[in-house]
Amino acid sequence: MTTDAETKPAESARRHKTRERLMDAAFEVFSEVGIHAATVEMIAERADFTRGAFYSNFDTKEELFLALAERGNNERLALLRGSVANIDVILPTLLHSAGEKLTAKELGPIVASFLEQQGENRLWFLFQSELRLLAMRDPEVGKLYLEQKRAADHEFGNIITAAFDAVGLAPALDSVELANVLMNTYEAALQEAIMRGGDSVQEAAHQLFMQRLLGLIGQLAS
Amino acid sequence: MTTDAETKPAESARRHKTRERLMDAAFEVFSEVGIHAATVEMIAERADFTRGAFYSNFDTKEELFLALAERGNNERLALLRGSVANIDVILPTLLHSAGEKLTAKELGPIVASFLEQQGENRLWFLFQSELRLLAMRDPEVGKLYLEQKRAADHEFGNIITAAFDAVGLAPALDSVELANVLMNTYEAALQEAIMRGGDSVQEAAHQLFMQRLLGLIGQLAS
DNA sequence: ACGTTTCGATACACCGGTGTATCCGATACA
DNA sequence: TGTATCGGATACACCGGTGTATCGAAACGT
Repeated sequence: MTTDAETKPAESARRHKTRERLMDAAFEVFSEVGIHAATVEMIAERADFTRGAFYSNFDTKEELFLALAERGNNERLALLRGSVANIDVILPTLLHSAGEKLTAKELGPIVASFLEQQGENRLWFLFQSELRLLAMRDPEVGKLYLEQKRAADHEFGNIITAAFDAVGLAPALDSVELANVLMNTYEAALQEAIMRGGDSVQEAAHQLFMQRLLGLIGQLAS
Repeated sequence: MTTDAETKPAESARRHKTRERLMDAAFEVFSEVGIHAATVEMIAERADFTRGAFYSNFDTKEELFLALAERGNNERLALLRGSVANIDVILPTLLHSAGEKLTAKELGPIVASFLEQQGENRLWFLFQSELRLLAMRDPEVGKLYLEQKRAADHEFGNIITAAFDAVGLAPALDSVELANVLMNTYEAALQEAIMRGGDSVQEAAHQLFMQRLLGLIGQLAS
């Protein structure tokens, strides 16, 4: 206790590595079979460790799951924030077919590109679904989830606003609400694509998403 | 084997009753804690039986879950079909503020009323979420789920079409896609309401749904 | 090179849930 | 009323996963 700052033992590099490996493995296992079906053994084994390593690093499966949820969302959020930061250079590329009015034709790819950028979507979405379920049952987790969601919605709203701006349109009332609807629609498409199976789930989801977006706007704008 | 029709032993009334009780109990338990966390004991106990009764009526937990999914979806679909059948008498009530153009103000309550009509939404939605997760992992279940969804989407599309018709608007291209987006939006609202907790989840979800719908249409129509 | 510490492996005791084999009471039918 | 059958209760053997206590080896400082 020479200094106050070293209350944390500043985990060794070695320990940190195995923690990471365990978390990566856990992410896969959780995504594939769910929290409950996942066993400590499965996780340890996939990381090429034994259960001993697990219990040396985490107290419970649930703790690991939550740590994982937080890590994942931080990564995701960082990605989104990065996009917002240099939105000026990203958007023009996506708006090459710059019409005077922002229609689904433009809006779709923009939204999709930001929603699709986060790595392997299938596993992440499965994990996310698992988390959501937990969040609906456990108020503690629910609170956490909603906070994270709030942050993500905000960033996504910024992107939407920027997109409208770029074509000289008033962003109008609430871009966050719009962002929400778009994300829901995309996620539903992703879900359906996953169920249909086959490879390139990503692409299938993209198709479905665009289709619904067009249908939606076609209906309401007529 | 006197007749072909009696391959089914035509389960006794008594047996049927306990099966129903077990299914009702299972629905609650599954919804509350999930498929995996649910134990046969919990289910039997809630139905005021012992595990013996369960194993006498079902082979596995999973079998029961799927039976439950099918029963639920049939009920839900029947409800929806009923609505479609006498849509002419239902719609006018909801369209009392009959404008010349169908806007969110009219569309929202209509959609909401049909989505909300299916009993206790919280439990059903939790159950549904559980089923979805299963459907994304098990191709067999996935196929089943998509078929059920397809049917529901179709009926819901009919309702949307009727609503547009009622105010003398061309239903335009694809009402099923629109139905899809609306359902997704509503379900996301319901999900959020559940996480926020508090009673009258129904009402909270309704609020959120209308809010997003208005935001959405406001954005795109401007 | 040597002692120390840290980290993961191994072994074991424990528990909860499953599924089955058997039993007993109620109901139906003559 | 007596008998056969059906349906659910009870008891038990079994297994998979958990968590802990102990051990051994590799990394680190000196």
